[in-house]
Amino acid sequence: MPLHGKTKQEVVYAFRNAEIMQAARKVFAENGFSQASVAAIAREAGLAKGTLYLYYRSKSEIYWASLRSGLVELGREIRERVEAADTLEAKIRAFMETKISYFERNHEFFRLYYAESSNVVRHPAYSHEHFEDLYLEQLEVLKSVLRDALQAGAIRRVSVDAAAFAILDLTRGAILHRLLGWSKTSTQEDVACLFDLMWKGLGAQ
Amino acid sequence: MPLHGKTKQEVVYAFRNAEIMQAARKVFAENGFSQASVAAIAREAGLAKGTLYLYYRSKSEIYWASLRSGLVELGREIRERVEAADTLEAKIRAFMETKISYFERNHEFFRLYYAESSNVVRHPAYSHEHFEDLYLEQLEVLKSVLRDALQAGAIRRVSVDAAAFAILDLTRGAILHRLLGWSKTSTQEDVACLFDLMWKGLGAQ
Amino acid sequence: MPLHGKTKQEVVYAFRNAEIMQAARKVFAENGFSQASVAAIAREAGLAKGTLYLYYRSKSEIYWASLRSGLVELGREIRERVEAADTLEAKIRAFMETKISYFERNHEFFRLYYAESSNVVRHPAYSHEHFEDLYLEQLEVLKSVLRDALQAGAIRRVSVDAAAFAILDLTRGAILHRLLGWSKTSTQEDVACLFDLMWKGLGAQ
Amino acid sequence: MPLHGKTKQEVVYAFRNAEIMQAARKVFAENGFSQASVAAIAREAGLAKGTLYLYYRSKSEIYWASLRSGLVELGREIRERVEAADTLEAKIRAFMETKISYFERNHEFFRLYYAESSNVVRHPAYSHEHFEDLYLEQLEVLKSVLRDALQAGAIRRVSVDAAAFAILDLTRGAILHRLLGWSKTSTQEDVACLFDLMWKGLGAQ
DNA sequence: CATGAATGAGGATTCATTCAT
DNA sequence: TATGAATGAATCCTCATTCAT
Repeated sequence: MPLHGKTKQEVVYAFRNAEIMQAARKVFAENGFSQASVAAIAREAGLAKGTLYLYYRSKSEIYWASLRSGLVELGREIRERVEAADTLEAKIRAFMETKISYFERNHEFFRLYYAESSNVVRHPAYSHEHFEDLYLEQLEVLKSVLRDALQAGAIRRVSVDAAAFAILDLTRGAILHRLLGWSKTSTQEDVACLFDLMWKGLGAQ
Repeated sequence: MPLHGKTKQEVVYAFRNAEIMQAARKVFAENGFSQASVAAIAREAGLAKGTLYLYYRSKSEIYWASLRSGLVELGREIRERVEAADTLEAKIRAFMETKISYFERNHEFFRLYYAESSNVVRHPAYSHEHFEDLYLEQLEVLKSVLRDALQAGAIRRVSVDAAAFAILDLTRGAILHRLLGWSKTSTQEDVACLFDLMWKGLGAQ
Repeated sequence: MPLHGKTKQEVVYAFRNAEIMQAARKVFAENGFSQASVAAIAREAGLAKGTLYLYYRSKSEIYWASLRSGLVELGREIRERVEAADTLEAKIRAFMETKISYFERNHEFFRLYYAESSNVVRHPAYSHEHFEDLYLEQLEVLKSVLRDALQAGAIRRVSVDAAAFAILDLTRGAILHRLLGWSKTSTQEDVACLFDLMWKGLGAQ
Repeated sequence: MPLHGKTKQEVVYAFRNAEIMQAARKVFAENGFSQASVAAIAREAGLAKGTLYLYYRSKSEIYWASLRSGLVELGREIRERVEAADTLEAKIRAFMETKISYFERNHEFFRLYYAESSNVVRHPAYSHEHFEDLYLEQLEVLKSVLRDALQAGAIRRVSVDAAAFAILDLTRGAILHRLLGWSKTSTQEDVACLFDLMWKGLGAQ
């Protein structure tokens, strides 16, 4: 008897799927795509190898799904938080904070995400086909805010593209340094410091 | 018959080794560590598989050596150019320019370097053991310049660590965007733009 | 409520079983035993995989049953038609005609039958255990006719066994050539030609 | 130092290859293509699994090569023996004798050959692509003899195709019956009996 | 009875590494 | 020293069979 529009089977399916995604994220994060074995993912998920193939057609498909599922969630958080912020300054700060915070809460996903970003360099076309849409969405949110800031005269005349990339790079760097334990200050302080650098760099008055 | 303090054997050895390094860099850059095969490296170097094992004990060793050899060269260039610059501003600009320029001239090495940077996240200890020294050396050059700038009052009071990392991150981003063809401006313009952002961000007077 | 001595359950069971046999024949014919999958048979039969195991204990059992069911039907046709023929000549002709005609009407079963005949070579004991009785029955019909012909002096003194095997081999060959499209003449002509060859070879007066 | 135009390496290679072919023939004959495992072939050949892949690219390739190598040898024997025979009668007899004799000496190859012949029914195009040439060559030898016999008036007016197929079918049947132990007479007697049947059937005067 | 999700043994293929020549 | 044939461990994926629902 369906509850909340979902049959029991669908609930079980969704649950198993979530387990697989979590296991995949862990194993891929620790070993990278090539070194990760399907057997390890199955073990981590507490399932038999064959079962994984009922949910995904191949190791690759598991990989991309585990990446996308995290990106989708991250994208949603960013959109919500940026929209909720009221000033331009707050929006940019929200973008950085949300991203850093999300990765703080999902270390394994960050490793996965970060590793894949290096594959982008290797096979731009191939890699991008799988989540260019999600990546561009994040980028667009940021560029939209920057364009508004530019029009409002809140920042000096800089290339919106360059500024957006700079923010992404600095954010990623901050997350990485925290993950590696190179940063001894709090997340708040890190964000504050970086934002300050950016904001001054952008020549806000 | 020793020549310049080197026997003929040593010269041949060094030459072969350079060939292997070049081949390894190419193959690893194109395929990543796991997907790269020793056979492909041997083919690229024009040697037999077995011969590689006379020079290196394992695939891993070839990998680390190929990374180090590039890093050593890059480190030397940076040191020379930064030392040659006379003002603080010129030194920081030289750092960024040299790094970007080196990677422009060695695309394949950048891919290798960039991919490995993601492994650092995976196995910090393991990965770092192989080139922490080289990485720290670069970082130290930068921090040293920044410390001088700070003392001279050329920049406002910011964390030297944070500033150094920010410069590294922005530089890496610039190289990446160029490599992916996302940047349509010239290298000079990119450097100028980024340096401007940093310099203003650092509150230089 | 029994009808014609059969309960409704028995009728359903028999119907399902016939569906399975038909599906099995098709799938095994197209793919051979090893390449055929239980899933494909189930799909073809419009049943769930598990259901097949309520009717048969294993893939092998389905296979042998599908072979036997065809052989039984073929055997019955041969017996009837041979008995109905009145002269010795007509009986031998009827044997060849019936067999060729049956396989013309059941291409898939022929493939199955033909493929299995090669397994006989591989595992004579194993394979034969499953339908030696049916095979020998056909052979006996033929040998019986030939023995009568021999006694009546209608054919010259040849080994009955050899003659029977020869007829079987030629018949099978004819079917095969037709199936492969190597024969452009009509079934009737093929039978006539072969029978003629045999009949003359047997030295009928 | 090359001997007989072959280097030592080439001799070793040819020897290893022959071992693989022999092992493959045995394993494929006993198990059929699907049930045969590469591991079993390697074990039988006294080699490691990986070594097989230095000689052949896949299990399929090993299979077709093992079939072809036997067919080539058989074809050569047939051609030589048929050419050596001086009368039409002797030529047809030589064809049958050679084929039966070859398979008597190579039971395993016959199983392989016979099993594959059933695949021809399944995938005519695919299967034939691999040895249609060799098969047609044998057929052509036979048809050529029959055409000569027809022109010389040694046999009555029958379809050369039909007669050739009949001879092939009878020959194959004879081999099969001997292999299965159904024939208690000597090879010579079998050939004599079959030839007699054919010769009379063909209306030779 | 019927289902189909779950299982896990089995098999083809790859490739880093060794070692006899 | 240089070679490359040989090795065999490792891994992805398939599929016959079971069993809880």
